[in-house]
Amino acid sequence: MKKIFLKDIAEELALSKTTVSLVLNNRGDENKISKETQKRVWDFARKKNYQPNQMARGLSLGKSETIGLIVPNISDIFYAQIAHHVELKAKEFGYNVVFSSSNENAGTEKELIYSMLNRQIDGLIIASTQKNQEEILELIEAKFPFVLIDRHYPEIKANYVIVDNLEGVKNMAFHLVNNGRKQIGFISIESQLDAMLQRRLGYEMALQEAGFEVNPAIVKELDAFHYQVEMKETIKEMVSGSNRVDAIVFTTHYLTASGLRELKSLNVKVPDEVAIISFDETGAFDLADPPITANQQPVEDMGNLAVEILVNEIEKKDIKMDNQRVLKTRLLIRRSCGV
Amino acid sequence: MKKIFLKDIAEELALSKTTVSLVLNNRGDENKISKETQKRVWDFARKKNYQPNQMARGLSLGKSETIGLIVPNISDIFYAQIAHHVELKAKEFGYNVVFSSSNENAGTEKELIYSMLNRQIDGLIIASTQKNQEEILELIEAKFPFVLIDRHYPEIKANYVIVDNLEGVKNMAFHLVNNGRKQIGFISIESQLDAMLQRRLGYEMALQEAGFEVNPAIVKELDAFHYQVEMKETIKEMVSGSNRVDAIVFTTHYLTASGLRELKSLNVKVPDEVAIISFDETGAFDLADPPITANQQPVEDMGNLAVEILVNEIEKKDIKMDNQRVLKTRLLIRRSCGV
DNA sequence: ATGAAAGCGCTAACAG
DNA sequence: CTGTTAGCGCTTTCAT
Repeated sequence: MKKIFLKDIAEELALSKTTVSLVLNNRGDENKISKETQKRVWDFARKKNYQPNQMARGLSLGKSETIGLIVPNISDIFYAQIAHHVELKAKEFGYNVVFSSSNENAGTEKELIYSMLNRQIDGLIIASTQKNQEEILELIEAKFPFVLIDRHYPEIKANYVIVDNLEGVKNMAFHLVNNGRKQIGFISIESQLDAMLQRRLGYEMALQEAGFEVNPAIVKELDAFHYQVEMKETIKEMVSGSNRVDAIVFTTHYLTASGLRELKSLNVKVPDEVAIISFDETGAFDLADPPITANQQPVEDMGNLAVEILVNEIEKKDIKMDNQRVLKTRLLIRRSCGV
Repeated sequence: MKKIFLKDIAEELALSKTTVSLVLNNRGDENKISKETQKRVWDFARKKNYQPNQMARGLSLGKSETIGLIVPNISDIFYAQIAHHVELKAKEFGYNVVFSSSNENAGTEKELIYSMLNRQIDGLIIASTQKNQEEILELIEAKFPFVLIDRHYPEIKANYVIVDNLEGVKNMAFHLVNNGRKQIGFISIESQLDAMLQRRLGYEMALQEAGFEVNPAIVKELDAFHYQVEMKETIKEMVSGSNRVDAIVFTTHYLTASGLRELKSLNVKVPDEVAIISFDETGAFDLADPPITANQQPVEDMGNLAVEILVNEIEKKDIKMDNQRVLKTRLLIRRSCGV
C-alpha cells in the first residue's frame, strides 16, 4: 500500500500529469490519446493500485461525488432503513453517502448542514427537525441541490419525499371504527413536526367522518424525552375512570411498544379490552402478543426516490425545486385490533 | 449563504491569509498576534459565517478529522446502534464519521476501505466480513489507525472490540439446561466468521460440560441469503420425528424472529414444548409472545470503546496494535425458556 | 506581530 | 497527441 501519486506515474511513464489524468478519467479517447499510451497508463496504475486523492480531486473539481444524509437518529430502525436504501441507490449512481444524526436537535442539524457543505458534498438529503427554515431557504437561494425526506416544511417549496400521514392515520382510525370500537384514544408525541400534526388531524377527521366526537381527555401528546414515564400515567388514565378507552392509535413505533408494555403490566387484554394500532412498525411487531396491526411506511421507495430526485437535480444543473412526492402507507392488519 | 473565503476576509481586513488562518485555528496567542487583530478577525468571520473549505484544509493538512465506519449493513439494528454510539463518541472528540455498508461482501468492503483512505479519513472502524486479511495487513503495515469491531481476525494482531461469544452462548445453553431441557437444538448461519464459530463452540462446550452429547441432527447452519426458507424446513424437522427438540439456541436476532414465526405457524407452544433463546435481540423482543430470553450485547460500550481506542491511536502517533477488548454479554431472562 | 510564497494532489485551459 | 501552467482554498515555513 505504498502510496502512489499521479505525478509518480507520469514520471515513471515519462508522460505529463495531464495525459495521465485524462486517461484515468476516461477522457483519453475524446482527447485523442493513443491507445498505446492509454494502455500503458492503465496497466501501470492498476499494477500500483493507484487511488486518486479525493480531497485534491474534490478541491479541484469543486465537487465530491458524495451526497450527505442527515437524519434525526440513525439508531431508529426507520431511519436506519432509509439510510440503507439511500446508500444502495446512491451507489448505483456512483455516489458515496456521508451520514450524520441531528438527534432531533435544531442546532446540531444546522451545524451538520454547514459542515456537510464545507465537505463539498454535491447534494443533501435531510429528514429535518423542521426547525431550520432559515437554513433551508438559504440552500434554495444558493441553488444547492437537496431533498427533504420523511419531514418537510409545508411553507417552503422544495423537493421532498414524504408519506401521506393524514390519510394513513385516517385509515388506521377507520379500521378501528370498522372493528366496532367506540372510544378511540390517541397517543402521540409533543411536536411541531408537520407529520405529527397531520397524524393528529387524520385521527380527528376520521372520528368526525365516522360520526364520533373527539374527546380531548383521550388525546395525549407526550414529551419526546420522557414519554416512557408519561406513558405509564397516560395508559393508566385511559383504561380506567370515566374516559375509559376501547382502542388506542399510536403515532410511532416506539410509542406503540411502550404503550403495549404498560397495557400488559396492567393486565389489560389486547385487543379484547383495548385495541391498539401503530403508525410505523419495528422489527418484531408480527411476533408481539398480540401481533400488532401497523401502518407501514414505504422506506425503500422513499430512499430510492429521494436519491433519484437528488441526483437528477445535481446532474442537470437547472434546479427547479418542485419534485414533491407524497407516498402512500400500507396497513398491515394483524390481530391487535380484533380479528 | 454567500460563500466567503479566507482570502476574502484577509483582504477585507487588510491582513494576510496567514494571520487570519492562524487566528481562526486558535494559534493567535502562540504566534503573538495582537488581541486587537484577533478580535477583528473573529468578529468578521462570525459575522460573515465563515466556514473553511474542508477539502482544502484536509488536502493541506493531510488529515480530515473524520473517521470512517464500515459495517455489514446499517439497516441491521445492531449495527445501527453501533453507528449511533460511534457517532456520538466521535463527536465528543471532535471527529465526524463517514459510514458505509459492505453488505457482507468482501469485494465491496475492500473498495470501501480504499475509498475511505482516499478520502483522507484519519482512522477506520470496521465490522469486517473477515475476508480481507490482506487489506487489514496492509493497514497495519502502513501504520494506519483502525479498530475492528464486533468481528476480528483471530490470526491478526490488531485493535479490536468484540464480545465474548463463546461464553455468551455457553451461558445461554446452560440456562436451557438449568431449566430442564434435554434436547437442545442449535440454529445458526453458515459462516466463517469467528464470532459464529465461537458461538457454535460455546454451544458444544456447554452441552459437553452438562454431560449431554452433541447431536449433529439438531445443529443447523442456514444459508445467509435463504435462511427464511431453510428455516421453515429446519424447524419442521426439529419439532417432529425422532430428533425432536425441546429447546433451540438461535445465534442471531433475525434467526430467532424467523424461527419463532415458524414455530407459531406450526402451533408449537413456546416455551412449553420448545424453549427458545436468542443471541442478540431486536426492538420488541420483550413484547413477543412469549417474551424472548436474549443475550444482549453491550452496543454502547462497544461503540464508545472503539472510538476511544481509535482516537488514541490517531492522536498519539506511536501506533501499537494491541488494544484488544473482549466484552461480556448479558442474559436477559424473559419467558421463552420457561419460568 | 504580520506577510510572502511554496505546497498539498489533482484538473483543465491553452499551446504546441 | 502531449505538455505547460495556473489554479482549487488552506496551512506553514521563513522572513521581516
